[in-house]
Amino acid sequence: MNQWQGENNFAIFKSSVPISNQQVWQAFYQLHKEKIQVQKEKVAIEKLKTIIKATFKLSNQKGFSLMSLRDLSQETGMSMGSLYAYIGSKTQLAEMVHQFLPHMFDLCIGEQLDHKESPQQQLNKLIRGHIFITECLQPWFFFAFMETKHLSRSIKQLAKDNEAKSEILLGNIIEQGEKEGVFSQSDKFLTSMMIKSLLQNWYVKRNKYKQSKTDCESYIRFIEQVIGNYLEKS
Amino acid sequence: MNQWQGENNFAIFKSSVPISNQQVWQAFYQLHKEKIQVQKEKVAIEKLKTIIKATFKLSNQKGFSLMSLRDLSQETGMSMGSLYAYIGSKTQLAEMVHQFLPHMFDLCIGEQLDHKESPQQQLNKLIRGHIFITECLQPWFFFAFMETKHLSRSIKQLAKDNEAKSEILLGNIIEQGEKEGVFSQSDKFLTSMMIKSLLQNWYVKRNKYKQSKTDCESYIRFIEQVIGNYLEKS
DNA sequence: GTCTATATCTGGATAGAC
DNA sequence: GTCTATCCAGATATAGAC
Repeated sequence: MNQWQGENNFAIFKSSVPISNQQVWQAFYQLHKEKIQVQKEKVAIEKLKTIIKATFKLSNQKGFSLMSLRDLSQETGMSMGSLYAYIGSKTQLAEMVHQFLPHMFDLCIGEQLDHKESPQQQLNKLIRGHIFITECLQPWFFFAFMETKHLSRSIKQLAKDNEAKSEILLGNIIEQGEKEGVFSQSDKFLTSMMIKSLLQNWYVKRNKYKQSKTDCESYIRFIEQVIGNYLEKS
Repeated sequence: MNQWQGENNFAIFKSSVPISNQQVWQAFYQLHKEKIQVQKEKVAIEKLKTIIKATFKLSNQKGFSLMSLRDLSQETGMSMGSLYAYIGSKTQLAEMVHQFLPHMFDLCIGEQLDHKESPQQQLNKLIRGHIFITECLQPWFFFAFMETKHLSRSIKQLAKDNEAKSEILLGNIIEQGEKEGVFSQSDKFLTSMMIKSLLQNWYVKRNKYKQSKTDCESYIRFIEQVIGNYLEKS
């Protein structure tokens, strides 16, 4: 039985993975500890929080490359010198965010999949996991999606690998379902692409969904219905 | 009967709207004529073509705001001075591309919809039109999608209006189908969003579709099948 | 740990010769 | 119509006082 099903799915998810506000920033700090000059953990976490939030806000307005560090300095209320005690360089600032996401992803979803479950359950679980985690970290994922051009080659590669991984995962589940006879024949590539695009849409067009008062549970049910209608044998 | 159906859909589309290479650049020149200092039409069109293509290439690599006009000068083989005889300013260069798209859209799709056709036909026609036009102008749409942050307020508004328009169009068709009893009850907002996201995916993830050798006809059929399964009463 | 002041460079933009 | 040379605002980044 899917541990996240029932009326309180999202609540259960949040309480079963380390994704509270505090845990997120703690994890972010831990991941980048050695690059940060400031030693006091409590101070560092607080300032990082300020910096990243301001970065999201400004990038959202004018894009990361048009955001100057003077802008950032003003928005955070910190001086240029202070900023550099945390971020190393502007490029590194972007990369820190990018690197954090696969890290959180592994932490919250990576290990939870169980190949003994039915393909439908696996698929639903994967979809739910994706939506839930991007719901919790929406500004992070949005930033990563929009600002991919600023990455070093190695980090770009990392991002590509991660994307490929999730496509293969999807493809495998669909294939398994087909073999077991619970899914009808379909184009696995196109189907995976569609699912991914629906998942991305949730955090890319977040504002629109908010405006229309669609919550993530409704969105998940919608996806499951569409995919179900398409994949499941009638 | 849908004029674009049959085995040669895409070919027929291309021959029935002004979207040949020459016609596109001609239209682009006409739209921006008065902003361009160079008087000789033939020269102007040729150079604009060079400039825009180079802009797409470089923006693709590093993003528009990280592309310097010196980069652009090198890539086009033109001097800075020359560039400015065509583009006015870097910002205007981006805006010229953005403004062109609704223009082409109206030219190629705007007037073709016919409310007397069945909802299914209208929907298919709209989907086909979208895919076909974005197939012909893929780098343009990709650029516009990725580089929205550089626009003046007025042009941003224009883009938003256009998006809203296409959502309303979709919503209306779905609603009509529901009233006529050919579509089952559905969430019109979520359904429109899904269709739009599938349409966007075609030009945003173009490389992936190319790699997997999916042509636009297969993609259209896939979309129609998914939407059909979901919307049409069984 | 944080600030101010500053070094250094790169970008957009233009003037004026050809 | 195109090029070269140049202006100058604004960017990243750092040094050193507090």
